Amino acid sequence: MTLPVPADAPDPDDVGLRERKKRARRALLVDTAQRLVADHGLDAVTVELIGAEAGVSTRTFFNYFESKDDAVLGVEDSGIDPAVAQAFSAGGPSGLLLTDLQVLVAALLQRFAANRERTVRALRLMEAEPRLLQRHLVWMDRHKSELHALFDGRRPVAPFSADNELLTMLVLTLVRTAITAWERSGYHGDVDAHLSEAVAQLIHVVASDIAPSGVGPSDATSAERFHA
Amino acid sequence: MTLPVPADAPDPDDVGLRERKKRARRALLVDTAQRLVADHGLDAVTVELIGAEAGVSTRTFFNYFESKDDAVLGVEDSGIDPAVAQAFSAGGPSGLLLTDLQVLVAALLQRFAANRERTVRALRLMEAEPRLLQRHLVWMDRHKSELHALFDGRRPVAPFSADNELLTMLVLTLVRTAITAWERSGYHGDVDAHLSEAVAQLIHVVASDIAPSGVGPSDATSAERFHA
DNA sequence: ATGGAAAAATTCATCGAATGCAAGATTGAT
DNA sequence: ATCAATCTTGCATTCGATGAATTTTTCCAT
Repeated sequence: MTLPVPADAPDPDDVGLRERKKRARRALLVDTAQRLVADHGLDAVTVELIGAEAGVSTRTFFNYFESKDDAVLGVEDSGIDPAVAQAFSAGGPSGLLLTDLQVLVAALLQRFAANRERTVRALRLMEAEPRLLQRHLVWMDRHKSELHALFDGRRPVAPFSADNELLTMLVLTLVRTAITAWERSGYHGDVDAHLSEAVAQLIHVVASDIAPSGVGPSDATSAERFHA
Repeated sequence: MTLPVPADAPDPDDVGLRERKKRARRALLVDTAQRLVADHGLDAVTVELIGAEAGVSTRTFFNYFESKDDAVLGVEDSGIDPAVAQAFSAGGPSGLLLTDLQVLVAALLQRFAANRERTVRALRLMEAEPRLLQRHLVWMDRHKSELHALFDGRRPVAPFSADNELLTMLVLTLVRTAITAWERSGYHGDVDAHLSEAVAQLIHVVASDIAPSGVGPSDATSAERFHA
């Protein structure tokens, strides 16, 4: 008996005509939506209009996106890079929780900004249309269980006391801070640069409370709070 | 010339019939909405139904709330306690940023859980209806400018380097972590107890990265990272 | 290539949230 | 009692979103 290929091989790089058309259409819809919204504002642009402009029925639009806002943001449901996820769950790569969280977030941002132009356009629209910002948080919510699984995987290997919820929010904090900083820089360079800055700021906020007056490393307050 | 009372005295405790009715109706709508949603689920309950059950027209419902979800959560647009806000802006009360943030969040939670029963019901519904969770984040968004103003006020008095965005997200992190922990405890005791725990966890996450091997307060790594 | 299975697009109907407007009712001050 | 301000309501409408049934397109085996 020859090894049968699993009935539904989920080949990610399926380059059948079907898949190609689907991707092209999706991209077209995102571009169309972004252009229209940039010109006329989020509320003035109806799904019907986007569809018409892209030569697609309204109903089909909703086969591609869960909502109008999703289309405008061009949400791609890319999970976390499996390699990075694996490393994190195994207690790596550095063994230091915050440091490894940073790596995780870097991987997230990597995928998030996969298509730089589209991402920048989406972020610009987010500045103008605060309602879209909220979708950004929803996006995090979708990955919540994925993140929780990672935290639960790592806990036995490299124990830590923080709740999943706190770590998830911390991830979100880093993502948003990095992105905001990137925005402010006029989208110069890479997002990652701003991520390090975000982590540094976080450390600084906490550290300045632990060791206040710049007293230095031997301040007892640190130990007190740390081991309290 | 006698001192004329300002035309529109914004008496917060206006006990005219009008104001009393308004509050009663609002409360009734929230209670009705929560009861119905608890029984039949968020999507099965229409605004029309809530209105009918409360003896109020659909149109009036939307005079009280911006959305169905707002009614279910019973959102009260209570800002931050002015006294606490003032203290924070002035660089207090402790002068330590994180500590003072905790005070700020405590004040927020205080108002958030002003009506304990209603709040608990809202949180229970949030557990069952993830969509409501997102409103929770929108709520934060509404207060964002308020928070940013506080940060900007404090900055010159007691300088710090963190971005407004990061601090805002940190506030949100503490709020959510505290509330989640409160939920897990079966809503025992006060929310504030869990807030301290949330802060402790945050410190621990960062501190364990700064001073890894549990070496203690005199570890040089702390200073290195801190002053880098 | 060709016929048939699978997938995707379209049409059509429908629901419900949300808003604007104008007319009617209630409350508050004089 | 009166008049203005405020609140409620009914009505019409727009638009986002979903479900079901039908037609079109792509794919694959022969």
